[in-house]
Amino acid sequence: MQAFEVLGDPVRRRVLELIADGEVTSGGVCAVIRAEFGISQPAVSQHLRVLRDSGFATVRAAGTRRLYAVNPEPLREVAEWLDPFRRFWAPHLDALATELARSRRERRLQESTGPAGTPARESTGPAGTPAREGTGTPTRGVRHDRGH
Amino acid sequence: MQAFEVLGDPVRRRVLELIADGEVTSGGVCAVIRAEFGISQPAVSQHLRVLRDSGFATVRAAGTRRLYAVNPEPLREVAEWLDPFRRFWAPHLDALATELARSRRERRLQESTGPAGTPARESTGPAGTPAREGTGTPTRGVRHDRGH
DNA sequence: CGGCAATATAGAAGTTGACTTATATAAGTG
DNA sequence: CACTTATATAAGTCAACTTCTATATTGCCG
Repeated sequence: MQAFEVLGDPVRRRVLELIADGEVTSGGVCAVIRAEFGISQPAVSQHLRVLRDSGFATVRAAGTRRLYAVNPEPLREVAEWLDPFRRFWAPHLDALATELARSRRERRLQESTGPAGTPARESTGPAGTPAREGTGTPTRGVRHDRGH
Repeated sequence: MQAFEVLGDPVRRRVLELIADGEVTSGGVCAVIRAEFGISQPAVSQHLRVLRDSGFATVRAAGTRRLYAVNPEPLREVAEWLDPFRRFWAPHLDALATELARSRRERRLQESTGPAGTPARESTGPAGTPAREGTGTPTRGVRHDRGH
């Protein structure tokens, strides 16, 4: 299941919120979700499975308990897809963030190698085309990999 | 249809990318999507409808054409839900962003009202619980508003 | 070991959502 | 005005997702 689809479910989003501050047992998650959404334990377990399989969560066994934690990678990809649109609501901050990134990069470079000329940048600035790959366009040309 | 669900569909994400740089006609969008996903014109039209209805896109009539453009608001909400998780992959930048946000907010306050004590903030800082409302928990206690 | 507690899996059922084809609406064009 | 172009809507089909109940698995404990 694809990242955005995984987040399409409110229960799964809530689960991610619940495990965001650190490991939580399946039972812990289950208790809250059952209270808030009124669904059964197996239902919660399935959602946890989806989160596992899609890489949003990691599990660790502790006796008979399962400790779930967030795996940020897929969330990062989602956030990255969103990034080019940020200029719509935060045009200033976007420029500032770019500036921050630039200065940090330069600092890093100064620490390691000697200062060099601006190396082919990836045009981080605003007003750029938001077109992305990865989370974006799915296997162009191939059809019917979609929910039919 | 909820924001995250809307973005769950790859076609709709692609459409948003296509109209991100400015108005595009239905036909323009359609041509690209048909080429990339191999679906029919009505199918594309339906996706455009979903984007309209969910507030992700706006339309403007121009003769027989319909010009679509991005409406950033829902995207912003999605990005906001994601924000608390940013600390996972960008712990430094997050602190800086918070700082930037704070100073901008204070500047705004100074311009409008007189400077007042910190008004009940929503704990923007990192390490805070990512629990949110709005895009987050949906109508707690109410059940079976979910895809069954 | 027997039994309980914590989770996960299996199979069945209902609903939703994304297509498709056919058709309606409305604006240009000769 | 007839015709074509540009989009949207309607109705029907089909697969997938979510949930439930029932059951399996695995570790803990007396």
